[in-house]
Amino acid sequence: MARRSDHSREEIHEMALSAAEKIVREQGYGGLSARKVAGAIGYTVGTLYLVFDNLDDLILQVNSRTLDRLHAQMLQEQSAHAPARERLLQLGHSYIRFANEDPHRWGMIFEHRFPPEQETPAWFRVKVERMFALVEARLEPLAGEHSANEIAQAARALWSGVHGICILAITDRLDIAGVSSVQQLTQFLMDNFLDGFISGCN
Amino acid sequence: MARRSDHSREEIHEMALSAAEKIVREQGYGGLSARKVAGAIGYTVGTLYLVFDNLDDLILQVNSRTLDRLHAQMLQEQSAHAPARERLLQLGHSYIRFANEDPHRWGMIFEHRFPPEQETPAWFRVKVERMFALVEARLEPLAGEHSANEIAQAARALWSGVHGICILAITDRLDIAGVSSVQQLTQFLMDNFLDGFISGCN
DNA sequence: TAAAGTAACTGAACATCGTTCATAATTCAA
DNA sequence: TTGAATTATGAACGATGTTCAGTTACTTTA
Repeated sequence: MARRSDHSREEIHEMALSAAEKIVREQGYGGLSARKVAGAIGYTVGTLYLVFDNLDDLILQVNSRTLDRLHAQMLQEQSAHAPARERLLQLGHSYIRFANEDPHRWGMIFEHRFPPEQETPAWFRVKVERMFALVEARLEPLAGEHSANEIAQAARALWSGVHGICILAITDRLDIAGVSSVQQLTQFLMDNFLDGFISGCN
Repeated sequence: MARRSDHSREEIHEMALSAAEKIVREQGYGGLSARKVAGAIGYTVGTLYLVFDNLDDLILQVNSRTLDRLHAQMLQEQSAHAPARERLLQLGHSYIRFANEDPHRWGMIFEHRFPPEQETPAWFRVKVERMFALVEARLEPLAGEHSANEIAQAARALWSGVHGICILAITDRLDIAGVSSVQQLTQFLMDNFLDGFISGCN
């Protein structure tokens, strides 16, 4: 048996999350199991339940970290002095690149369902909002006469679109292959949408 | 024991699919199990495996029928003599209404993953293509100078966008409630995209 | 009518899953 | 040194998908 001072609670917690991330990256959501995680960190199942409420809890925390990494990468890959429209496109490309580099971990954010009628945790909503905010911020300087409400709508519509392309492409529902095609399609969507939204040539 | 002439293979096949659809509608993808389906039609698990290769096979066939119903509904709800742009919007609204009326059955199309590295069945691709074709057909009269390839791209970009809104809304990732809000957001996306795509005010 | 043959169906068995909890092992305090 | 507190274990439970030897029901043959 591992000695009780080998690892603190916090260390086990961290080790389990890392191990889970590795398993998901390599084997996907379906390949994740409590016993696998426990085995990977040299403990048994029981120990996992001292540190997490249950598997859902563990998955939720993995997803939380994935959302954090995604947000960080989207921020980091922004070129600070580029025009807003270009930065908007960069956000889309970052998103797609992230999803493509680790499709299983990205996918688990959307594959995992919260237990029946236990509503989405507040912090999860916050992290999603945070992403929309990123889009809104780039949209604002382009929006001209549009109201704040319209900008919020535009961010959600546009970003759902990017997400839609991404998820259909990755789960092989679109008939396109390769990151560049996906990014091309995304650019196509964004270009036309922004042309319509900005100039309002109506 | 059920007598061997009680039901033909085909009847059992049909009964199982119907029972599975009911279970999925009421309890979602996660609530589906071989024993539940078998129990619901008055047979045991073993019998199910005389009629289906495995659960994946059964799920795939349920999804196939869902795609058929979706396609039929989208076709049926088109008003034949409306302008192309309006019919395009109708397609979007049909899609959202369908997803909203039976979210679990619609959702299973996208939740279910094909077993590792067994690629998407050809007939599945066909049924997805069939849907894009519907969009392309409405897009064509609006497309002006755009090439066939650009129309195909537009259909995929636009429809991925509609799907993205739909899936994020239904899985509670957008902060909007109710069908009408979702349809409003979809209209917003389509309007701006089409403004950009059609007039090409560039 | 009796026996043999065939098709239909069963359900116990296997490995794996999430989850629990009495028990054992280890450390700490007195 | 001893007793209390902490920490980890792993067997157990009820699910899951899947298989397949065995039983039952029906059909054909003699």
